[in-house]
Amino acid sequence: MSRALTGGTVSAATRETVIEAATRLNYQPNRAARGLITGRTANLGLIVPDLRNPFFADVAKGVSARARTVDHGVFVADTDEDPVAELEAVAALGRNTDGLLLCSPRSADADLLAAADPATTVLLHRQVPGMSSVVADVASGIRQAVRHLRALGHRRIAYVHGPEDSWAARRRVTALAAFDDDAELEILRLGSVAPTFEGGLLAGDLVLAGPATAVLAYNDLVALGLLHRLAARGAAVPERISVVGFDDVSLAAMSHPPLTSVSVPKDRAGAVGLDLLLGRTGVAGGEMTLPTTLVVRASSGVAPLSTRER
Amino acid sequence: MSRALTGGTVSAATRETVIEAATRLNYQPNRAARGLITGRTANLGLIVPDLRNPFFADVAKGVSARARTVDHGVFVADTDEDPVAELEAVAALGRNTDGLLLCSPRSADADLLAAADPATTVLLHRQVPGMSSVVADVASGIRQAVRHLRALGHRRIAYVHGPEDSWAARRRVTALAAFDDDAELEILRLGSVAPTFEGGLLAGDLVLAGPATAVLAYNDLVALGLLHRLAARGAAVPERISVVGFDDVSLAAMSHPPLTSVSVPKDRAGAVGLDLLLGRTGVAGGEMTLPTTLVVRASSGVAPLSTRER
DNA sequence: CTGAAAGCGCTAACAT
DNA sequence: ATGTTAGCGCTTTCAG
Repeated sequence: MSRALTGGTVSAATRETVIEAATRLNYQPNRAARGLITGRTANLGLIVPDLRNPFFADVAKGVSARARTVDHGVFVADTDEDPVAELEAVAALGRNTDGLLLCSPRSADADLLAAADPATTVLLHRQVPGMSSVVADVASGIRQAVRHLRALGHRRIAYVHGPEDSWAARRRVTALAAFDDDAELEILRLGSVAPTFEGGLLAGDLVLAGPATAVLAYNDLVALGLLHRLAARGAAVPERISVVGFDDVSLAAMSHPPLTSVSVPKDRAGAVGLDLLLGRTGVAGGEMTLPTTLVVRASSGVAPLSTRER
Repeated sequence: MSRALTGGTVSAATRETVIEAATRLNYQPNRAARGLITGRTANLGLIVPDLRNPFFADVAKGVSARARTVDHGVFVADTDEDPVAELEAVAALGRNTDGLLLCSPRSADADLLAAADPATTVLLHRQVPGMSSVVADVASGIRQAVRHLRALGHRRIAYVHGPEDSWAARRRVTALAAFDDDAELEILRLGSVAPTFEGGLLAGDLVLAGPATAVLAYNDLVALGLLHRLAARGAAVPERISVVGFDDVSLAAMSHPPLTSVSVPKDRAGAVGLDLLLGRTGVAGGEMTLPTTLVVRASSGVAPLSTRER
């Protein structure tokens, strides 16, 4: 009898008897059958471009941990950075879950709106008008990073841009524009590179070709590539040039030198997104912004004396 | 009518009509309902100790990619290195899937045997008698690493041991024993450390306290910690001391210097495990071993002259 | 070859 | 408060 276990109106005695029998027989209701009638599966879908990217691994970990506490299963789909696979995954998972957590840096707003049901989808680290989302306060992070560098005496700061089609990358650029009218500062926007270690390698030479004494990288992977290339070219970090990353993935603390980086709450974003999806939060269908913090490590230091204004 | 779509006996004309209507209405069968009657869900479970660990992220990626090609869903559970959570996950996922892919470095053989149904479970990077498994050829990897170092003139090689209770760690030690009667070589087995960057930091000092000119680390994370600590202590790598990692995670190529490491096919293990689970391979219910390869990078070099026998 | 009916395991609504 | 029935969406069996 389902009532005793589900919490219907039964006498205490009956419930006890039933529960006793259930535990003895190790009975567990079949979720599929239950879902068929209740319409809810107690399963969620998480779609990420690349699990190998520590950023998304962290997000997945946050989602998985929170899901366990609310007794939900999580389907994970890795789309391998392929927008087509992404839309397919949305369609496939959307049908068999109660909701979707979607990390989609690249797809167009319209595609997302067309493929995903806004009522049962929460975007992670991405905003699209009309859809729920959880993002980090990128603008604040950028501000903290730039102010940190300015305080260290840097006057020319290079920014290594991420993929043109990435929402996060555009976000960074917008935030950077706040410093356009800062007469003390010159932000040198370098070309866009892949958001990877290899992209950072490439960017290293770009940085050294210019007058910048500090670089702000699109993300930590790029920053790591920068560190690598700068070392190979004999440019001391941070003596000759300071490097600041973004995301604060676990690698940041392991690099040489350890990387100053803007910390974004990756796993928390996953957990909060899940809560939003399950409606356990006040911010109904809304956009949620999580704070960012600059973590100062050894890759940023005072600007070389010669470049500082007297 | 289900027959037309599932492949029953229908006339070509009927099938065409049905399919046309189905596509027009964007009809997709409800998997839960289908599973209720067929007994198969087309869903798999993957259980890992920590998604943040790049090793398991790679495995998950391999599983996810292969699952997509065979049109199966994947439940992912991150147990946060907690054996209790692991057994719970096995119980929870086992019930609602067609099979389980299980990465369980720590749990005891008996616990695994008791919790998981051997008929529907494949162990990844772990062997337990009586259960199907996919592992890497650790012994070969260890041999390649040691021979590489010996060829470079190293005579005293330290080994940084992983967690005592880890199957993989025990595996490494067993493989290392093959060199016990090599008169030319002395393997110095250092104490066991956590399989993390921090563990490697700790091990760095242990290594420097001994006479070894080369270190073989339990895994790449430990090797990275070693690199970090050795640099901090002023020991040049590889001039003063060579470092070799294990697993060849993507970080290995990004370290400074890039890490020589034993490459194990992580994503392939996931894919092969999935095939084994679905019975699409000849090795029925068996144990499968995948090859390992040493990838030589800059962290290993010839032994310091003074230590070499003439 | 096609239509109809049974039933997978469960919960909801309706009786008692 | 408890027993009973219908039916979630599908596949399978059994008739026709």
